[in-house]
Amino acid sequence: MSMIGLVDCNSFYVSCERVFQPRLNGQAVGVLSNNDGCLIARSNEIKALGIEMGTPAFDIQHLVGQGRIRLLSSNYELYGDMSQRVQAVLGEFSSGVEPYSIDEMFVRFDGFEPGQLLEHARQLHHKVRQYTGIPVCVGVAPTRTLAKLANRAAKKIPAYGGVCVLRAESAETRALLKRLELGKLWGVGRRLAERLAVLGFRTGWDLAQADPKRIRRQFSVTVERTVLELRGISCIEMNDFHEPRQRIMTSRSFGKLTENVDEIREAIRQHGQRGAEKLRSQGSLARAVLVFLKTNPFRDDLPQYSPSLAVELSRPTDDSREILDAAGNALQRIYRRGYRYQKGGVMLLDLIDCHRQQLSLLDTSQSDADRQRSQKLMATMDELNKRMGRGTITLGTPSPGAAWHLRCDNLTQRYSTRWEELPAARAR
DNA sequence: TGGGACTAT
DNA sequence: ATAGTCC
Repeated sequence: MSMIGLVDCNSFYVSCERVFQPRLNGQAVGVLSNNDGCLIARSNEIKALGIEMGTPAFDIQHLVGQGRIRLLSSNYELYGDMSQRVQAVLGEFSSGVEPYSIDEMFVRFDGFEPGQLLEHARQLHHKVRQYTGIPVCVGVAPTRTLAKLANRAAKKIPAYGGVCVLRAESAETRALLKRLELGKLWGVGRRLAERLAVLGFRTGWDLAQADPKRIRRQFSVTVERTVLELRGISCIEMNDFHEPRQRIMTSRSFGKLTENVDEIREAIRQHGQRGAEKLRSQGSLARAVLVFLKTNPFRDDLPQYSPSLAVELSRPTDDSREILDAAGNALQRIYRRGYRYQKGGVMLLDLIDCHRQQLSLLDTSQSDADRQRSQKLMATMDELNKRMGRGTITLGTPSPGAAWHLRCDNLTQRYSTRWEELPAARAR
């Protein structure tokens, strides 16, 4: 019987910071999202203060002033590297590791006796901590949905000691499902939980008893799959991590609300270039570009407008210039005066593999020489930006004091990926 | 008051 | 085109 483990790193971003700054142990520490916007990782001490996930930074700034909490900007280079280290350790305990997010990985366990598996999972739990310094919880079950449940139990119920192995149809699984509010179940959000509650489904157990066919009719195939998974029938597969993305989005809040079209155009151009870089690094071509804008939905005193428009490219391309042209075009068509915009971004859509050359055989709009010139130029830009830092070469000149720069006031060092930022050890 | 990929409607 | 899901 094949089993699936979910390994979830505890307070991941905070834990990464603590590996290199042990003095943060025992302190109330939080890590903020990009742009220092809201709280996305909390130490237990900060949870104990009753500060919720997603709290806007400005709501808790006063506690920083009082010295009661520490807030750090997010350091994705550090977290990404630590995540890979955790994955490397997992690889020694599993026949297959599937990263699900930066701090969660599914791992396959094949050919274990039930008794062995618990011991194996406990070893994995211990070794990840020992080798990487990152504390994790481990949940194991026959399906990913139940592994999520097991992981939650491992995290919340101290008696499990951070490791919980569940079998389908066991009394233990049933007890946990009965205690699980539907909104906390993987794949069921607040809205869906409300709709299910109307029909009398309140707990995970209720949903596990539902008729899958009926659920499919009244909701969707994804909810039907959840029902089957709750019963121990595995039917949710992970997207292979190595598969190229099917769409690429680059977006950011403008540092302040703005209606200045020049400022917005500059931000959109920036996103278009960044998106094109991502596109080339995964070896894809885009056939369409979508631009979106958004006003601040929390400002109900202001008029709201969230337009988006997709425009087709004349041919599949990864050339930043063609993508920027299309993006500029789309922006011009959706921009309306009289709104204060909060955020904007660019999505690259309908991606295809750049080696699928048969399209270009039919494409007479561009000669081979042109195409080669484009590729060479883009490759040179990418190489320089990679080596000398992002933004070394850009198309057009970004104004230095633009409103949409990234805010990150409390950024720590990239201890594990940059020679210049290695931590120093001193003898006492 | 985040950013990104995906799915559903 | 827009809204909702997850992290």
